[in-house]
Amino acid sequence: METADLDRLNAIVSVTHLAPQQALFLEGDRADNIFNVTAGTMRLSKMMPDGRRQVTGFLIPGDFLGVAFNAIYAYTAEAITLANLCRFPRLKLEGLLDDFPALERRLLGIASNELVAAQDQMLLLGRKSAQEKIASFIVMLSRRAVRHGRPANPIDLPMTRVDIADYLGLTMETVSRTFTQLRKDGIIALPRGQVELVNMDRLEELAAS
Amino acid sequence: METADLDRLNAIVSVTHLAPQQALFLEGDRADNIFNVTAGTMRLSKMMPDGRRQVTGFLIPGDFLGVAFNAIYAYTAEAITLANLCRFPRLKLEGLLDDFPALERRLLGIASNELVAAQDQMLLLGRKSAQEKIASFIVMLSRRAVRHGRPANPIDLPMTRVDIADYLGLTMETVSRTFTQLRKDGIIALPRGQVELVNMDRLEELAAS
DNA sequence: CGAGCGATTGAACGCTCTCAAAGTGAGTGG
DNA sequence: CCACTCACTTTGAGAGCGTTCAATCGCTCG
Repeated sequence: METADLDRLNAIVSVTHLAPQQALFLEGDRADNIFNVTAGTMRLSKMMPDGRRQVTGFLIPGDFLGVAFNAIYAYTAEAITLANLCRFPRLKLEGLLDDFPALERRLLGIASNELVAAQDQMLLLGRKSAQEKIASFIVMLSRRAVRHGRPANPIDLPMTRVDIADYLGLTMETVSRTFTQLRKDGIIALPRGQVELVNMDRLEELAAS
Repeated sequence: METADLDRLNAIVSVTHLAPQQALFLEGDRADNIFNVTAGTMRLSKMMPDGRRQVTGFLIPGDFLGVAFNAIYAYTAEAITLANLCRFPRLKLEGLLDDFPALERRLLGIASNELVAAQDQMLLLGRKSAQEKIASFIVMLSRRAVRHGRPANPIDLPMTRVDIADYLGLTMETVSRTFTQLRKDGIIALPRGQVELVNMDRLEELAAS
């Protein structure tokens, strides 16, 4: 991206800080902004009327939220840890898009990658066993850490067992039992707030795709 | 869209015909084209090494495939019925995008809508019961038919029970049993190759979101 | 009429859930 | 420094929903 573009982006951006568990926006809110995570971990989720919840993603620094060009947000976004975000007002951003097509191409690329991830998640939710889900989850976190320029191992787990369960379509108890089993099998270790990938090969076998 | 744009689109488009069960492209193929369904029903799916399959979507006339701007297709696309498609070579299309930003905006809108649908599907796969899944599926088909300018009722079901099972994260047997139960409860009727929504209100209650 | 494929139905099993209790660690106040 | 609280996690036991395995049905086509 060129300097001129960056300057105009900087002109419209503002910064947001969130405390743990604080909501950035709710499912159904008017989608007036696009955000970029600069620090912390965010949780995206959808809720059913009776309280059942599906977590659709966890975001780490570098990830975008609200890229979808719809009138309202399709999910709730909340901070898991302390978090910082850059806010881009949609109205002003759309003005920029007309002048800098590269920006729009970039957004399409982001949406495109999210779609691929969403399809992988459908396969996980629809067809994988609890053990395969947990193994896939750990491998995915490790690969993403590498993509974001962090070490592949160990991995931070700032989210609770309930969050993981709601992401993988399981219960908290099943998540806990499966972590314990993998630990007893010597495949992972579980220092507080982290996972250590002791046997990466075996973990990828268990992820089964 | 203006006439000039349409003319240039027409210049690069070609038409493809598919027989039932014929593949348009496979997961992992180089993503050289974007398609638009003009007739028939398509099935998008991902496969695990051991043969487990997740159907990620069913497409009807008016829907696009391959919009994602990645090097390779993330899923397999096959015809369920006889199908016709318009093919847009990506290389030539990208040339057009530079001249007609509206086209790119349109693609972003399509990807955006697909993302919303994908998140709904995650909620369904991760958190809904078999009955809720089937009810949601029927309601979704009916709403989509209306959006595409067709009657809301009855709905064609060109896909097999196995296809539906692989879409909803169930087995063929559970799909069959659940359809039968809804029929016995007087909520739907099942003429050959169709569903008739006898009690739409009750169906939407069962869909539970 | 017979073959074959998809759909339905039945019976038993098992993975995950539900309900319940106990364990662990961080933070707080005496 | 220690007891207490509270939230999160782990572990156990039993139940249930959906799966698995198997048989039958029904329609289409040769």
